[in-house]
Amino acid sequence: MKPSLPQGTRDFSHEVVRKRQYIFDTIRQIFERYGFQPLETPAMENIDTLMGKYGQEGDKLIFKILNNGLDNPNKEEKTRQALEDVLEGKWNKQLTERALRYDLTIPFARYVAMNHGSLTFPFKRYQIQPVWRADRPQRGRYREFYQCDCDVVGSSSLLNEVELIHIYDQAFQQLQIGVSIKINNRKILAGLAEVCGGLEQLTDITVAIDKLDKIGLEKVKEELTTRGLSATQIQTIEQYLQIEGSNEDKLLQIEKLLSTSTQALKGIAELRYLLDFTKGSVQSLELDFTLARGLNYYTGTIFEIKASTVKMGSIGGGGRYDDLTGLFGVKDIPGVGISFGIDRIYDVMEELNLFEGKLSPGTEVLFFNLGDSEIKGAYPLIQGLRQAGIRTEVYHESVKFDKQFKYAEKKGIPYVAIVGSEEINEKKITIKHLPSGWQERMDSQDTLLIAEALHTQRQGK
RNA sequence: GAGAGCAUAGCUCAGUUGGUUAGAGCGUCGGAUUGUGGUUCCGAAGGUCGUGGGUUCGAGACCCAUUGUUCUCCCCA
Repeated sequence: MKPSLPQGTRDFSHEVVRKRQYIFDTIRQIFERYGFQPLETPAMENIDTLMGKYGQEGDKLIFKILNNGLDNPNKEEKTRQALEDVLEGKWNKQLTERALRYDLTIPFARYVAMNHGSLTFPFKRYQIQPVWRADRPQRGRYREFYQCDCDVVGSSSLLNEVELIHIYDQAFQQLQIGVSIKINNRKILAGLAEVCGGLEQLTDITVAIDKLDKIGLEKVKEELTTRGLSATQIQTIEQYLQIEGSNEDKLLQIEKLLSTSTQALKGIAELRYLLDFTKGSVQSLELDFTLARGLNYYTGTIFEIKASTVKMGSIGGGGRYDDLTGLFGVKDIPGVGISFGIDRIYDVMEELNLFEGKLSPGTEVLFFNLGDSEIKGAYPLIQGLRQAGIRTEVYHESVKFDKQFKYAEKKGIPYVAIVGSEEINEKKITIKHLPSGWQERMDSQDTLLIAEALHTQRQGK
C-alpha cells in the first residue's frame, strides 16, 4: 500500500518541531510567570459533553468515535436501529458515545464544573493541546491543530484582563512579532443593539460587523439589510463603525453615541479602566469597536491580535464570559481567557525570518569512526563530552572519511572529532570546525576544557 | 454542505493537433578520492503516467466514473 496521512493532518519534521517548540516554550514560560498552572484533558470526551456547545454547524464538525463491539451479534438489532437514527442526522449513543475534543474551552469548563468543590478560586490554568475538527481543510486550516489557551475563572475583577493584556504583550515582544492588541467590550455591542432598538438582534449585528475588515462597509450594510435591520438602524450602526481617532477620541465619541444605554456606558467604563491601567506599559493596545468575535458566550471584554506587518487573519483572541460552567450545572463562575493561534504565529514568524539563531541546536560533534578498536578507545571520551552537556554523535560504521564528512555536512553538525590509534596513544583528540576549517589536536584528558573550546570556537566563528 | 483546479521518477516539473523506446533539474547510490568534506567530472538505479472503464489502428494527452490533494464560499484557529 501507498502510505498517506489522513486529510488535514501533518507530520512535523525536526526543523519544524524545533520552531514550534520554541513558540510553545516561550508562551508557556510567560503563562507560568503569571502564576497559571498547566492542565491537560483527554483527546476524547463523552459526546454529550461536546454536542450542542458549538452551534449546529459545530455539531457537524465534531469527530465522532464509533463504539467498539458493534459487530456483536447479540446487539445487531439495536445497532441497526441506531444506524437508522444516524442516517436521519441524529447521533445515537448506541453507535457513538465518545468524540474528539473540538476546542479546549469546553473541556476546561467541564473540568471546572467537575472539580469546583476542590479548586482554589480564582483558578488560573493554561492548556496547550491539539484539537480536531472535521472541517474541510484549506489554506492555514487543518483537521488537527493546536490551541494554546489561558483562562482565569472564579473572578470578575478587571485586573485579570490587565494581566492577560500583559501576557499578550510580553509574549509577542519576546517572539519579536509586531502586533496590535485590539480590544472591545461586548456590553458596548449590546448597547449598540439596544440603541438601535433591536437587542434581540445582537447576534445578527455582531456577526455582520465582525466581517467589516474582510468584506467592507457596503457589504456589511447589505448583510444587515438581509438580516432584517431597518435603514435607520443601519445608519446608527454605520455611525458606530466610523468612529476614528486615538483611543481617547474614540471613547469620547462612543460615549456620545451610546449615551442612552447604561449597559454601553458600563462597557465604556471597563475599557477606560483597562486603557488607563496599561497606559505606557503595553506596546500597542488599540480600541476597536468593530471587533465583535463570533462566539456568543462572551459578555464583557473581548480581544483579538493582529500582526502589524504581515497580512494574516487574527493570531490570537479571547474574552470574558459570565457563565461558562452553567452548561454543566455549576452557576456563577465567571471567567476570562485568551488564546494564541500558534499555527498562524508560526507562519508569521517564518515569513519574518524570526527563528534565526533562536533554536536549540542539533548534534554539535560527530565522532568519526576509524575502526572498532579506535571507537572503543574513544568511547569514554564520547561519554565524557555528553556528560559535559555536548550533543555528541558517533558515526555508525567505519567507512572512508568522505562519507563521514558528508554526513556531518548534511546534518549541519558543526564539529567533527577524529580519534584514531595515534590520538588514543597520545591521549589527544583532533577537532575540526567544518564551517571555518579550523582544526586542532588537543589534549583529551579534560572533557570540560574540550567542551569549552567548542563553545568559544562557535562564538568566534 | 456548495463550487473550481490539479494528479507524470524520492522532490519540483516538461511532455507539441493523439503517433516509435515518456524527459530535465534536484536528490539518491557508485567511482575519480583507504586520516580531511563542501567544488568539479564520470557512471548507475529509479515510472503499472492516481485507479477503473470507454473512444481509437494507436491514449500520459480525449470522454465518463472513482479516489486523493489543493484552493474558494459557509464557518472558523
